[in-house]
Amino acid sequence: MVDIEPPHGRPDVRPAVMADVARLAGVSHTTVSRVINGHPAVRDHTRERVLKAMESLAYRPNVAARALVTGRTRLLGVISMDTAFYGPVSVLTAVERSARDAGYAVSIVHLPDLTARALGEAADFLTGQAVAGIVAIIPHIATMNALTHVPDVPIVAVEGCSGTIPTAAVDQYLGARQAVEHLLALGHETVAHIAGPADWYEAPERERGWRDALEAAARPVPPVERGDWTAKSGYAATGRLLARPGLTALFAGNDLMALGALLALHEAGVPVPGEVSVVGFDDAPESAYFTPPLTTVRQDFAEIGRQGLALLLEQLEGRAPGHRHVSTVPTLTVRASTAPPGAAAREGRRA
Amino acid sequence: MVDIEPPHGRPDVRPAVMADVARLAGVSHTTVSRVINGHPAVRDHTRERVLKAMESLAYRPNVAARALVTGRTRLLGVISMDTAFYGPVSVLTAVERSARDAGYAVSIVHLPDLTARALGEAADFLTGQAVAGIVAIIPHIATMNALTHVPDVPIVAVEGCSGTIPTAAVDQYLGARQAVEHLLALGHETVAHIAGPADWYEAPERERGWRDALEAAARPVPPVERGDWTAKSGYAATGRLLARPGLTALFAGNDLMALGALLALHEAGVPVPGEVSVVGFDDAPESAYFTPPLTTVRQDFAEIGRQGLALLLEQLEGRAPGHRHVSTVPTLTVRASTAPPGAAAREGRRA
DNA sequence: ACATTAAGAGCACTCTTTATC
DNA sequence: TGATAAAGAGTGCTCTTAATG
Repeated sequence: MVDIEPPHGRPDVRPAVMADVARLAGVSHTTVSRVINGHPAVRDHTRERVLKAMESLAYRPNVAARALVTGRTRLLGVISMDTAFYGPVSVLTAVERSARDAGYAVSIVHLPDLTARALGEAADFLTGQAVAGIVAIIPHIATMNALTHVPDVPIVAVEGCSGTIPTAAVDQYLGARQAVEHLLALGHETVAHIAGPADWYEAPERERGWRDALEAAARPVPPVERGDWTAKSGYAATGRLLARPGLTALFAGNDLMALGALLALHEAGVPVPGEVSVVGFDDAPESAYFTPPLTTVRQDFAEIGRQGLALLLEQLEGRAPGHRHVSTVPTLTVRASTAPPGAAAREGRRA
Repeated sequence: MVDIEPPHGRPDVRPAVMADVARLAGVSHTTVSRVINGHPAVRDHTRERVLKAMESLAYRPNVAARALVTGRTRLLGVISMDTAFYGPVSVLTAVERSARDAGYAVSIVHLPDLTARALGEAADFLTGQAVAGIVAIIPHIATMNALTHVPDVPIVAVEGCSGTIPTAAVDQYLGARQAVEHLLALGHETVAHIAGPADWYEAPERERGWRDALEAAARPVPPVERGDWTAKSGYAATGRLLARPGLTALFAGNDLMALGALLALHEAGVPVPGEVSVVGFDDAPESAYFTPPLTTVRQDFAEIGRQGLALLLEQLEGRAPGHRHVSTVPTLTVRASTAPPGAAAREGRRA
């Protein structure tokens, strides 16, 4: 037996390969491969010897070799945006978790900006990595539309929209209606709305829900103020809203803009919910600790992340996707930022 | 010329391989390889023919084949936690961006819990993917220590700590001192502290900074209240703080706990900053829109993300890392939540 | 003839070695 | 001889085909 060793012998740390396992187990590399892939034509006794050999050599299959020969990887791509917003972040986490549970690794790319070019580059990068599929977490309409052109890789959208791509999302319209109906049920004559940017998927949907709820109750529909999802924009929009007469109820497009609204109202000496009620959208964890705690619409981001991944796996495994657009129902969480109109006056112990 | 085609001829979409390029360009596969890898021994004329062929075939090198033969991948692993906290999320984004700029893909794994086992599995998963290196974004001490045992892959920690692993982080101690010194300079006799969980890297550092600042000014050091970074815990801790006499200044371990504190103070009828001043830590984007806008310590998460990646690349490329622990200086951002003690009484127009 | 196992041909590249102008 | 190009072995695995008991 001739063992050629490196002359000044730190132990050879080259990772074990299949041939090493085969040699140690006294079988051919083919048999080792079969054991790894669960092929039935292996005697139990043999399988155990192989398993033991793999164990003792700490053998790990080489993913590159495997990918090369099979032409497939266990790698999924995720395209997300460059924001720390609660929603996309939660979705990403859920997608990654589900993917790994299904035995896939996740390669992530953040878009530097919301252009078709950036999206194209991201998709290119991922296909260059030979990803088996792509999950897009991009609730931006124009950017998302560019995704239609990505070739040869199954794609799903989460928290986004696209006529042609399978999608998992929360029913924004329904959430908005719930928010507005809650306010109307409290007795408010109408509800003002700070909408998100019109080119984001959620914004027009929420706006439509707001409008429909108002019209269904035959209430006046005030003009929309528009923000960009940030607290800053919510603050500014509320300033404009305050210049109008008769504001008693405000539906903000998301929790962050609601936060800005709360500050603007506070600075203007307007008690919430005493004189103005505020509702948000998202139910980020901190929204329960705003001053006052925010009534808001809860979206289950983790759930749509999981659903999106399931949709992708359906495509990857060739199962016919039953329904290509999955939608989740949001729930209204009532907290301290909403009350009947004029509550301040009636209570008489505020301001 | 015999072209064997699939019988009912949708065009063959098999991606082009190097041999196809070589054939089209009329050179050998070796030459194509050289062009791809920037080898000098290729005539300009030849190089151009090859480039043109690659272009017209939309050729993309096969990463698996490449990884197989070179034994290296352009893949980096990131281990993060399962939270939507602003800090880790921002770091992750910056790391990914920097990695991609350096030509690396990023595979991410979120820890389901903060145990050594979960960490081990995550690291295992990543080494199984043959990552070239790992970035750990885990500011949890015990978990992080388990990382020392990961074999054979260069590792760096960002926003974490470890005696043995190269680290990029913000100087927490300094930030805490700045916060407390700001409060003392305003005239507060002492400063209460809501610390983060003791097993997280940042918490003891901030606590130490707080204590040292107080002691350096010969002030009494009140007992610490402890939270878990959430707004909820900040709210609860502030409740306990309010039971003590003489609270005028509060240094919360992070912005979220400060948010909870703000709510607790508001509900207790304590004006901020009129009767109590509050300082946070992190400077998340929304903190500027708390009620009132929060004075806080700004950490440049993106910067430490970039630095962490740079540290990793140094290891990967064999450059001797000059300094293995990189530290960034945070800056105090003063907003409306801090004022001299007794400001409410002096101003006389509040509550 | 059947359940197991082995042999060997790729897979798409890189890189060393050899040939050519 | 030196610049440029080609040949060919090797990378670790899967899978089809052939051999074995």
